[in-house]
Amino acid sequence: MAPKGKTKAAASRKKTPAVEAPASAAPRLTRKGEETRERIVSAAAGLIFERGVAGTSIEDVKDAAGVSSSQLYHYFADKQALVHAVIAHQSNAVIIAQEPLLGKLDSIDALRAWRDQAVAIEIQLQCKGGCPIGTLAGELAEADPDARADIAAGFARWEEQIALGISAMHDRGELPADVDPDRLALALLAAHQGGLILTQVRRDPAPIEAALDAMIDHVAELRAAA
Amino acid sequence: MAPKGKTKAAASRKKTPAVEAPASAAPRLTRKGEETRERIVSAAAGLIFERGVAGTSIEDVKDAAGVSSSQLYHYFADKQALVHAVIAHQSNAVIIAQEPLLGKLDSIDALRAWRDQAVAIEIQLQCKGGCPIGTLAGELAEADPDARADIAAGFARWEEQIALGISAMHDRGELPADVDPDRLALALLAAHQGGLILTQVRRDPAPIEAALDAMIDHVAELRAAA
DNA sequence: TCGTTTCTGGATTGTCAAATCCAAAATGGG
DNA sequence: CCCATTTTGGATTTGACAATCCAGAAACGA
Repeated sequence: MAPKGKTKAAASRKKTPAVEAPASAAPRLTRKGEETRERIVSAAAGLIFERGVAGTSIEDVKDAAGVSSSQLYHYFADKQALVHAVIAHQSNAVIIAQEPLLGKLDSIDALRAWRDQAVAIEIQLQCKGGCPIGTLAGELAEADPDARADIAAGFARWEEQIALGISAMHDRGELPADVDPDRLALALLAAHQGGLILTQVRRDPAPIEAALDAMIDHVAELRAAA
Repeated sequence: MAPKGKTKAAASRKKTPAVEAPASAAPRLTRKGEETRERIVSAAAGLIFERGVAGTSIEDVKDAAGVSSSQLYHYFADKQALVHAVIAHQSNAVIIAQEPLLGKLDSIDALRAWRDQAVAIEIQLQCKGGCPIGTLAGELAEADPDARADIAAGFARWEEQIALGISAMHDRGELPADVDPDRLALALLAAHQGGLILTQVRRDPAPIEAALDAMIDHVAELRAAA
């Protein structure tokens, strides 16, 4: 009934490659081209964050980035390709936004500070927008298989960062030997995501606070039991 | 255009009204009309579940439900109105799908059974689709304020059902007096949602398992400490 | 039964956004 | 400095899809 932690030795730390390079053809870009491309992706990311993929037209992106049709289609085959670029962009942005805490979640205090940061961000955004990748997930997971895979990769990188700290605690013997650090990290990420969705729809920071507090309390309890 | 009738149920356990009745004008429906309307909503809900709102055209819905344009627009003012009906429909469906467990989560065993059910459902769906309301949240929260409110109401009903069981445990003295049952219920719902999103993008039941297991373990620890 | 309301068929319209195209300007390597 | 390559402008095409309209059939209440 109680499928408790699996004793799956936290062997080597797996490495997820930072998705950024377009695997296919290489239309080498000039410095100027690079800038234009980046401007387009940034504008698209911003608009999509506040209006969703379906709610932002190519024309909106063109206007916001100050580029013409031919420019946009010079850098991206179609809207889908642009969306893929936005996924990669936001996957990086999410990680960066949590620095320098994210990679060092190896104590209860660090986890609490991380929680506080997440809550502060939501309050600053007035609980609007939700998670930059989480919302993309909801919108694209079933509509675009490639996008789903990219988003999964983005989450994997995030999860990995969290697992870094939890594993450190585990290695130090601060957590019971039979708890799986990766699994615990996954649960923390899930609590974060779920809390974020609920605060987004409720426009209220309480859910993410409650979710992260509960999950971190759980980690603290495990630590006390070690 | 003024939906009135606020019933102040100020009892200890707040009651969220089951959103179903169209608040505005009442174009009374015949038995046949009721059936047609229901057929449209069901078809739309199914398509939206597997393809998203943006990925589902009115024509798709017409074909799936076997109705004509005039039928569809006879029952719904526009696509947005249909989507609102789908939100109400799915809010009910989600609750029903978790019966008879959902309202009686007043023990660790009950919580574990609920977790097992959630996992079983995901496996059966091959981890596709995610949460019927959660995905709508991601897609509509920023695009449609009214939809956001409706989705929040759907989540509120869900949360309330969970809180019923947790509060029962609390009232029985099985949980420490200083824990807030509603807050704990919120955390459980968040874990469920977050786990579901990750399960959906990864096409892997592990996240929802890890998230719910961790959160339920937390409840068990609180119970042991009471 | 009759008259009113509700329900249905299906062609049509209008809008908007994605994507294409033809050149023209800038850029950079050799 | 020259030429291939990259970058840009912007009008245009194409297509999809939401929404409307005009009847006409069925159901309902009295």
